[in-house]
Amino acid sequence: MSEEKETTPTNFIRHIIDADVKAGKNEGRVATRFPPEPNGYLHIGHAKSICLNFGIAEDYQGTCNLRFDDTNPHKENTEYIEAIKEDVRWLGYDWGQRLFFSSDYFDQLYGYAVELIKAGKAYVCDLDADAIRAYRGTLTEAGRASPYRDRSVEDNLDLFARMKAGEFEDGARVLRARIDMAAPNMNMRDPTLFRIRRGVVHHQTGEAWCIYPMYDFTHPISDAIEGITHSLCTLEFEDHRPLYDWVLDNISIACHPQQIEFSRLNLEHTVMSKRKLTELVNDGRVQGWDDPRMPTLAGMRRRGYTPKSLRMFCDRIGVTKSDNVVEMGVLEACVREDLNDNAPRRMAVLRPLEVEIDNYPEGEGEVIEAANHPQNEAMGSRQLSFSRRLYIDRNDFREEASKKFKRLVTGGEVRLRNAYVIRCDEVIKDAQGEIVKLRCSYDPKTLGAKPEGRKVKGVIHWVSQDHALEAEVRLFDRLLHHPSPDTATDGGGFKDQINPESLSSLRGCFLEASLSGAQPGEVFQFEREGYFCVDKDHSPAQPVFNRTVTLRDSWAKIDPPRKSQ
RNA sequence: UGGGGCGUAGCCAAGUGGUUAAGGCACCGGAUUUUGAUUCCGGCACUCCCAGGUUCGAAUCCUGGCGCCCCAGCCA
Repeated sequence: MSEEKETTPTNFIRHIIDADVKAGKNEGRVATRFPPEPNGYLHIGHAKSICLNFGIAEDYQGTCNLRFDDTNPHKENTEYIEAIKEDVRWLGYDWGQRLFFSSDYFDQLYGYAVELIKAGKAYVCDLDADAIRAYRGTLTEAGRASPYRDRSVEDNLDLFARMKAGEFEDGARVLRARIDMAAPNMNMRDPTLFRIRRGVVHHQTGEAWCIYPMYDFTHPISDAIEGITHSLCTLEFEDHRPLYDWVLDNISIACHPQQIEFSRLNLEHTVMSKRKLTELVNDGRVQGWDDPRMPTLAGMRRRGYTPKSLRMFCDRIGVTKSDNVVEMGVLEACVREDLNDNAPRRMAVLRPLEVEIDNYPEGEGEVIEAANHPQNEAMGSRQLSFSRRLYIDRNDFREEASKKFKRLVTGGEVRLRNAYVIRCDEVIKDAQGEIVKLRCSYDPKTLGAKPEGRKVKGVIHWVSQDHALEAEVRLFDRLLHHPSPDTATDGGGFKDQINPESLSSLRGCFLEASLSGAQPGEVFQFEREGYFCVDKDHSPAQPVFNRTVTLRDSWAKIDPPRKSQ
């Protein structure tokens, strides 16, 4: 019952902020922002950024804005906006009144572009996309000046106004910064600032605009307008920082946030790019953004991951600038830790094997009180029905086995969890030799008491046949075979790595009756099996549970599961 | 010598010239256990990419290598 909340470990960004606060920079104020583009669902990598930005705001008595970076109406929509808001809230963060859109600043962005033009620092370029690319040069050769680079301020002002007025077709012209075509940093070779997108309806601004600003122009200005002090982003934007600074240094805005870059999260056996996740969804390789195998927050929520476990994970992985691939084990340890404390215990038999207790009176039964948590009495108890006919798990019986196998064997005894010790007297098989039923006997003196004169090592779970609820239980495995599918050397892309057995659905599972009122989202520990949550497909008539994660299983190391699932 | 970044255990990660080189995950023992769970206790880097150098003293400073990542969208 770990009540102590984990304190967020420090990192290089916090060191920088500490120094800034101490030096009185920004009057000691700290303001961050989380700036998703609404073109997909949030994933665990975004959670890292959310926890960083909102976490810093909390710890420094600062603020963190939620800002939708919505400058590309082509790819964005309101479904994503709503999903992102829900995910941030679910993770446990509150942006209060500080919800913004880059599109809120379109007028100002246009105005700053005009400033740049007037200062001779931006120009309208008539080159098409291919030509711009050709003029840009390569990584090792300088670019050449566009023929339109030296247009007069008047012409540029006129043309830019007409771009805005919708006089030109998509792609006909762009507004470019006038910086340095020979810069070793490609981002400084006269980057595009505005492009024409006519006839698209923007989810926020409708048809008000037919020119849209680019990220490199929008982001620094949006940050500055909001008074952000520390603009945290991932490493691939490091090369953009000179441009971020250039924009703010060349317009009439006083605020100049500091951009600091950290490395993105990579998780073993999954992919973290929105493009690839979108592909999985669109190709039907998964059942949607909230498929429990997806590393999306929606998927993980459906799978049974808790907000606390994700926050704990983000604390544990740290924030640095080094490339990293985090093992799934870290994530799993986080959910187990949270759920071990907080998930009520239940019994469920996933691969049922019939047991009949011959010396238990036919037609009778009893009710047994069982604790909801072995270490936490405050979690109360529930009632279990015991009777002559039970189910146990097929994996908990072997006709013969070595001493290491502590479960039920022919002629051997085992403890039924919360109930009696039983002995297996006879194994009944069908014509194919398949075990269909076990005839057992029980020791009536072993309810809540140790058996006399012998030791019974094993404990297995069970449910009463007459009282059980039939259910579907879904088990999940890694989505992709390779630990880092992006760097898999063999063959093509990450899709070659897809694990066709990542989802297995077990039907005809039996649950203890107390689970009948379970609601979607509720999480339980099915003893000896793992943590399971009620799926959104669930109904009382057709229960569906998802396995969030198994329990740690040291037996599996001794006796590795043989494709048995 | 195109530019930018990174290199501490199997994985993540502290460390900022003097510490026995934190911590977590994983792993390996062992104790307790009506969950092979939990909990507890113990182990797990004579060495920090490599090679030189500076220094009484280097993971930390200097020099030279090596390896990996990012950048040539009118995406973000």
